[in-house]
Amino acid sequence: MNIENNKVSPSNRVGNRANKRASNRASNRDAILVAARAVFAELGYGGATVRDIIRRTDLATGTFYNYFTNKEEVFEALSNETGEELRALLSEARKNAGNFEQFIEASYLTYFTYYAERPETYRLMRSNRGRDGDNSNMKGPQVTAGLAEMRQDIERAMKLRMIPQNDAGFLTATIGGVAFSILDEMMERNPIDPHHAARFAANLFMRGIDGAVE
Amino acid sequence: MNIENNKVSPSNRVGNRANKRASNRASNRDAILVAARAVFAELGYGGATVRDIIRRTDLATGTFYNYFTNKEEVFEALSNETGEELRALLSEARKNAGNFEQFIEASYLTYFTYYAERPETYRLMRSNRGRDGDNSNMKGPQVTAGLAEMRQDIERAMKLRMIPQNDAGFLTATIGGVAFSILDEMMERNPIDPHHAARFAANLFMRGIDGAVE
Amino acid sequence: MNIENNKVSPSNRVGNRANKRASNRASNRDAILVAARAVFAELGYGGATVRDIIRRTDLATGTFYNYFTNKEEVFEALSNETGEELRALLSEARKNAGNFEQFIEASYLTYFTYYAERPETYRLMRSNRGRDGDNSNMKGPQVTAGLAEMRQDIERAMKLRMIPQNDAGFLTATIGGVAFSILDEMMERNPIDPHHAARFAANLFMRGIDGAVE
Amino acid sequence: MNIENNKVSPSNRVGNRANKRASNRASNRDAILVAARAVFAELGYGGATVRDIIRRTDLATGTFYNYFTNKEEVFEALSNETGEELRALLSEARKNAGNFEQFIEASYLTYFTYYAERPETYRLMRSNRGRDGDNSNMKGPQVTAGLAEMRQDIERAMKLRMIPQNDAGFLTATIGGVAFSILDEMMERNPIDPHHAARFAANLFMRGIDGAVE
DNA sequence: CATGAATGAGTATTCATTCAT
DNA sequence: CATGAATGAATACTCATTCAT
Repeated sequence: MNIENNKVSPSNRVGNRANKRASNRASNRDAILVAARAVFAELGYGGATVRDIIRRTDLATGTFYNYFTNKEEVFEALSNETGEELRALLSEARKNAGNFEQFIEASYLTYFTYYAERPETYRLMRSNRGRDGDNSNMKGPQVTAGLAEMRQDIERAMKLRMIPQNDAGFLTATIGGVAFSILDEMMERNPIDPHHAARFAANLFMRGIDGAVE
Repeated sequence: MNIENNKVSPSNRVGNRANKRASNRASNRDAILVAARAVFAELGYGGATVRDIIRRTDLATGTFYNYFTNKEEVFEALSNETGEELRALLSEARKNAGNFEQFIEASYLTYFTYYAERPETYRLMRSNRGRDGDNSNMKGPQVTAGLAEMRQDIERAMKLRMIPQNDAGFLTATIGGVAFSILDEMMERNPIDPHHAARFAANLFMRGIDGAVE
Repeated sequence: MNIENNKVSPSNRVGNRANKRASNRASNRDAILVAARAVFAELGYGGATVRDIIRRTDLATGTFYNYFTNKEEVFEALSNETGEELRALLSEARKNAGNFEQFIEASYLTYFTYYAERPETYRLMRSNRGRDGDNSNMKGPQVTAGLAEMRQDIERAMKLRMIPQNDAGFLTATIGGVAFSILDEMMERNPIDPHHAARFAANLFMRGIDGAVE
Repeated sequence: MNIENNKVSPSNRVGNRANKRASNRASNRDAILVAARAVFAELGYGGATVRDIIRRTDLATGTFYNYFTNKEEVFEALSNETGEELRALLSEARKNAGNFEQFIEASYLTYFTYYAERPETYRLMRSNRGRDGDNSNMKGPQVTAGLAEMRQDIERAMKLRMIPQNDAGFLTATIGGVAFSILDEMMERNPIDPHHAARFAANLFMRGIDGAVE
């Protein structure tokens, strides 16, 4: 028998299948999501197949289609999950911010901490960029939404004269770009230090390289 | 005639083949590259297939394999082409820079202008990020190389006290992140204005949001 | 309708599909084996393709891969089937042999009769010899195993002084070689006469050309 | 550049090509035969491709077709070469045989010695058996011809009462079968001893296991 | 005659998706 | 709802063969 071909003969599985079925019955959807997150993180969105996902599950092929219509849809669900968690955390962080700079630093810190604690989700998110055919927006809906909120915050801050008048679109883009690139750099370091990263990002954003003193 | 057995006898083809052979001989590789660029831009790297590429060509399937061994290799060739052009332009731009700020602005301007003038190449480059399995480095070799050079420039500038001592890794990442995000934002605007984008990016990088005045 | 785009909508197929599924479910593997035997017999192992096999079936391409992973594997299954049948028959025949000569003749007779009754299997077996890359052992595992058993029998007979001391390796090889060559000659005759062939082979082996009297 | 893809760029070859061309001009056919023998021995007939053959040569693809029309034809040429050499040696050996038994032993000795001295040719010959589609005669034309001659010799011997009347077809087949199987066994031994093999084969053929005393 | 780029039919294999049970 | 065998379009890649040079 082949090592790679880790099919389990049907009869072997019957025993634990019964249990699994009972316990999962309400949560097959979750089982699929968990498997999918791992698979996307490992293989990337493009490289992953629906078969890879269900293989990591005790479920049958067809069952997948009772919950999702295709790979895209699972990915979306996963993204939304992340997006909602992140959005909630971010809006929580904002509440406690006294001024714009604190608001920015808190946002970065929340964002960096979130992924520092969830490396698999980090890899999942990375596997998003450049999805087949979805070239128009490489960021995924939840990122787009998050940045839209950010833009409103920035425009409000400008209106309230908390920060100088400026190109809000570019500023928003910059926040996102800095967040992505610093995140990538941070995740490759050891130890991973979200506080350092957040301070750097916020300082740089607020004062440029002069402010980003170590 | 039988549909399944639709072999075409060699002699049937001679007429138009003669021309094709003569005219393409030296430029089939180019024809493939041109087609590949368009296909990648349209479908993304992951979504594109070798068949898609040759279909956009009047070459036969096998001809593709006379020039490249797979999709990856065409992509690499395309990337290298872009990377080399860009590197040449950037090093040219640097020569004329009087100080660090001018160096940064010139770099951004060169980069933004390059893609502003080559929208298809821009879309091609975007389709790079997140290549299957190549999760470890989403940026492609030429971007990595470009950033490595940039990092050396930054470290040199820090050593010469042209800029404050700082976290060179984060600074380099930031330059890249800002470049990507501003580029994306710029390309969606109409008209596309590389000068504005470069000034914004350079100002922000040098002085933070205070400096990034419109 | 377009020839290239001849997708059949699923619903079109339901009618005859239902039957096929029900009737074949347990026997698709068999259907493939039957087809494979015929194809190998006709085209030889090297000349046969997986497509040839499934084409002889009313199954879909992919179905083949639900049962076997490639051509090699079907062939092995077929060979083992033959090998096991033959081994069983041979060991049965041996039991009834009173002395070494009877043992040899019974073996030959069993062997010749087996193929005389299964001409297609005979052609299948012939298509084995000289499999690509498997140059080291042209005989296939089951033949090798059969000859190994035979060798033990010979060595035992020599130890018991039932036959003269001799080069057991050469003797075993000879039994195989005589079996093959006489089988080939026998199968080309009409009528096919396994008894005559077995008597000839056994006599020759026991007494040389003097013994092999007609 | 790829290690596996050991194409040599055209310009690199120009130098030695000129020489090669001059020296080979009359013997390209031979160069192909030499390469083909090695390739068939290594990959087996089925596994070898025309490309494999010419790749082992300094010649261009198309040149192959100036000398042979396909793989089959080279193989045939190679076989005939061997067949003719062998036939010549055998008829030489026969001349010196005083009686039938000496004739048989001399034949075996010649045959075994021939392959003992040409292991590559031996492997080539083995790669013959079971050629695609050529199931009807697994032995190749030269073997068939050799055996036909042998059959005439046997029939003549029977007519002259040098040996008992018998089934000439079976006897001839037996000679071939014993030759093949003893050859295979002999080639796996170390040292390879054609004299021992020939004596064994001849004795066995003449007197059966009683005669085949060590 | 030699060359080697071009050809395109052919092969193995994968995988999303359906559907009878 | 769950199952998983069946499906067949689609893909990457090979290779014998042709033919303009």
